[in-house]
Amino acid sequence: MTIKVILADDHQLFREGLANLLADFPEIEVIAQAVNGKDAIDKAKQLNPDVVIMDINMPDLDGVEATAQLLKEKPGIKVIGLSMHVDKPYIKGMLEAGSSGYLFKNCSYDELIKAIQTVYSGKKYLSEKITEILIQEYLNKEEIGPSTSSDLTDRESEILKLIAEGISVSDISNQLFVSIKTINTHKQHILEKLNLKTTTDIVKYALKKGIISLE
Amino acid sequence: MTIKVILADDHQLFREGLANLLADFPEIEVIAQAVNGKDAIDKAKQLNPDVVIMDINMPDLDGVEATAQLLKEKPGIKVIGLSMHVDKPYIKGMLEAGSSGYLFKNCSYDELIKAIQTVYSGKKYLSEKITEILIQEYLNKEEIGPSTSSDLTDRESEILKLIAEGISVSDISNQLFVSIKTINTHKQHILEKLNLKTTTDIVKYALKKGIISLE
DNA sequence: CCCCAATATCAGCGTTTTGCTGATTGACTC
DNA sequence: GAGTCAATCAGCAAAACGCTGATATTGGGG
Repeated sequence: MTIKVILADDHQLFREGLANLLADFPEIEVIAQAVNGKDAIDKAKQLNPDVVIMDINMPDLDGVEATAQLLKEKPGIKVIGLSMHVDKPYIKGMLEAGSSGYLFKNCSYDELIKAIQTVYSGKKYLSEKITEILIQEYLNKEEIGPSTSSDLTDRESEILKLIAEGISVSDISNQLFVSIKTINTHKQHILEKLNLKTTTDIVKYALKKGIISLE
Repeated sequence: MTIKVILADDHQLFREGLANLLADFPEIEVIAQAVNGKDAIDKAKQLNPDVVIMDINMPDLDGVEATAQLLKEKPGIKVIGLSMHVDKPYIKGMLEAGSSGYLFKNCSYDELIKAIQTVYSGKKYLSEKITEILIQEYLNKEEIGPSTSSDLTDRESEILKLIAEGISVSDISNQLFVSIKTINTHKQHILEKLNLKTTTDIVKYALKKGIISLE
């Protein structure tokens, strides 16, 4: 009884490498490879794999959307998300979409095998780092008093996004019908809370967190 | 007689997959793996490989810088650059640094093998796409009249990078021992040439082109 | 019910950065 | 040697930044 796996990643070299690694493990069989989210959905619907290993950053249809659409039609399939960095919004997105696991690309081969086996048995598998992040988030929400939480208010998040998009402070103030001074204060609070120094840092932060994207 | 190869990439899963792929090929032996540019230089100096497969986007020391430093000390080593997307500045940087080849991560296993063998024999190897780009660039340079080229001068590129890294104009002027006014003028020229409007745009441009990276 | 803490709003004031125009010097080209 | 380009600097007004402090509103907990 082998575990049937589909690999979805837009980089052929990565896919081939992974497939080759998994080929050494008789319990796991890679039945197909997909080059983007759309392809992954098509092949999964057709081939009924047990597990789909889904890269997050893919052209055409990203991993989060693909996972959501796939699980809507085939809720029995287990999906493991794979990404390069710690992107909270992506992680949250994948978990909300119903993925059974999440790993980083700098995890080990052994961890990947373990993750596949774990989700196949119906359990969830998260990498160490993700678990830490979830705990952190959980604790932050429970914390009382002057917490060390770096969470922004709704308004601050809104302004963070606008700043990161490159809109000037005065334009933001016009857009939101408040004074320039107000936007400035919010911006300062954002910088403090996130431990940043410059507007440039805000842009990079937003990109890292997936709040905005290039192009 | 095997070809000794060092793999440098910050993602363990990718490295392991690639190593496993190459292990199937008796003529090639992966003698070490490196997790960043610094690591790659250290291991290459120590182990004297024939070929280094160098990812471009790495923490600590990126592939371009690592290649330049490595080849300064060990000019006999062949370096193959590996990147995800078509980033002209990276490609140019790697070629200037003296790399013997350049591939994309969505190339095939066969192409990688061919590239390793080719550079080992002392020749250059570029993927199809890169070749096309080089031809394109070559043709553009031959164009007469008001060319559409938006190339920056060396000084402008230098300042572009510093700005994108988040260094303030006055700090840059101190760092380069010129007046604030000068940096300002350069910045304006950069904005004009690249058809951008704000500092934020510069950061995004630099990220898109791979001149800087997050984290 | 009142107070506290958090949030969102705005002001003052000095420094820094932008935006725009223009000027000088050196280097390389034709 | 005239022309172009790169790199350097200046002036000046408008905008943005950095820091401190103030006011209004809201939503619990004592």
